[in-house]
Amino acid sequence: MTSVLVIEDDDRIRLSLVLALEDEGFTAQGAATAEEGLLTQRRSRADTVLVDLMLPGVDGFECIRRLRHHDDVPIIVVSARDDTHDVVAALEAGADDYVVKPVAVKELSARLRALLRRARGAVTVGRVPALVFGDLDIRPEAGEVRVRGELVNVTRTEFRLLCELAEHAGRVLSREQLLRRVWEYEVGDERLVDVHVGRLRQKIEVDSAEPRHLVTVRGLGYKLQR
Amino acid sequence: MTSVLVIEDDDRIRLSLVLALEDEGFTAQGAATAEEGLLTQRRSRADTVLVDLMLPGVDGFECIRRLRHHDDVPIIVVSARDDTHDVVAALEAGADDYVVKPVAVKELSARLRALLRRARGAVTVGRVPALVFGDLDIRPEAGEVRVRGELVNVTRTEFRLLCELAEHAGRVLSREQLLRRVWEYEVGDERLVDVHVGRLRQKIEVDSAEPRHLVTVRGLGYKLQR
DNA sequence: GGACGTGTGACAGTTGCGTGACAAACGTCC
DNA sequence: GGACGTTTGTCACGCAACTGTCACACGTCC
Repeated sequence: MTSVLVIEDDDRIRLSLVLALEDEGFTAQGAATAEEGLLTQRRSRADTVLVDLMLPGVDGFECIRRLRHHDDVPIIVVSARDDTHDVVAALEAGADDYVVKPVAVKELSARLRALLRRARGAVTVGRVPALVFGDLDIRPEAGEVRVRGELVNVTRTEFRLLCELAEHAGRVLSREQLLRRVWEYEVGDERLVDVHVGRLRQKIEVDSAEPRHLVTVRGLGYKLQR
Repeated sequence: MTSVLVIEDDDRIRLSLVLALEDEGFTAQGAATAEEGLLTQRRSRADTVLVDLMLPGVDGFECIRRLRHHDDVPIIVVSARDDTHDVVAALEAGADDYVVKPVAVKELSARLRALLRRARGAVTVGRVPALVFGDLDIRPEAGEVRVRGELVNVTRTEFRLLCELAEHAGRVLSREQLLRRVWEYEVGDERLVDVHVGRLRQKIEVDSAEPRHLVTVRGLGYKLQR
């Protein structure tokens, strides 16, 4: 759930924004002044902040600067004034976007989502981290398996099997579970798993008779040792 | 220096935008249609893209989608239509911001800078500064490929294929992904990819039977070795 | 010892991939 | 507009790798 902090002095507007954003699926809370907003944000970090420019006391520009001082939180200015100077000043103070009141909630919500997508960029780009188990190194996105840095040639089925075990490293997976997850068989000969485990061991274990990674749990199945 | 690509069909507006952005300190170039813009962006990666929504042929929404398909480049829509539905649709298609014409260049410039601040902060990983892989040297902006400094004559399709693989170097791309990204086919014969990979190998590999750059990952696809 | 669970080598059927041949499409030059 | 070379996509063949099955060997537990 994504949270939004609305800093806006007009009670009516603030309340309706909070309610509308909640309808859009955000968690929203309001603050009537810059001071209150800054305090709230410091205590309970919202994921995004909407801020009005015309605030009593500390104004919107200063509010943005102070928010930025602590935090890289995405900020959208919601202002009544449609003036290039204000837009430029707000963006330069550190805001990410500037919309003019009245604004459709759908648009605000879309802008929030676009901004979050960008701000979380690193997350959505989604580098798959390598799965490392001692000298065993599995790189799903590269389709690679390395043992002591040495590239090992595993087949697709072996690779899937290894990934499946790696995803649940340390836990025993039964032959039946593996058959379903790796082969997508609902029923089938469970010995098939044994054969592939054996082949995989020959490739990734130093001594396949004494497996250190891919171990058998008698009567239950196999697991990849953490 | 930050570069901007302006995709806009109206010659007068496009030209004035390009000139104005250059005054603001950007490097700008224009494209009159979505197709031209997409091609330009693929060849010489601009840091940001401005796109009009009302384009002849492939429209702005589709253009955004196709840009996003390849690239995480920041996109600002510059449209004549001030309509919530358009804003929402454009942002959902993958745009980062939406401004309504006529727009002050100062504001556009401030929005570009705000967006770049955000985009660069988040995604520093994704950039590939130079596409050099051992003795293989790809220069997208020059449209040339060199092996050991020697210029190699690759066709357009081969070049695109190579760039696509280079962009995701070290990661396996499936035939399906390549078909979509290089050929923009939604469905098609995946063997087509094989043939082009084969032809490319003959040109860039010392021994095409033992590829050192463009390697096959059996059952998964192809990747360009880092 | 017998039942059970597991490891492994052999084998045949299947699949995936590389490649050469060919024709259509494209671009260029006269 | 026609002739030529280049590029592109389709097809079919054959090899090599992979897969699943089976049988047998071995160890463990009752």
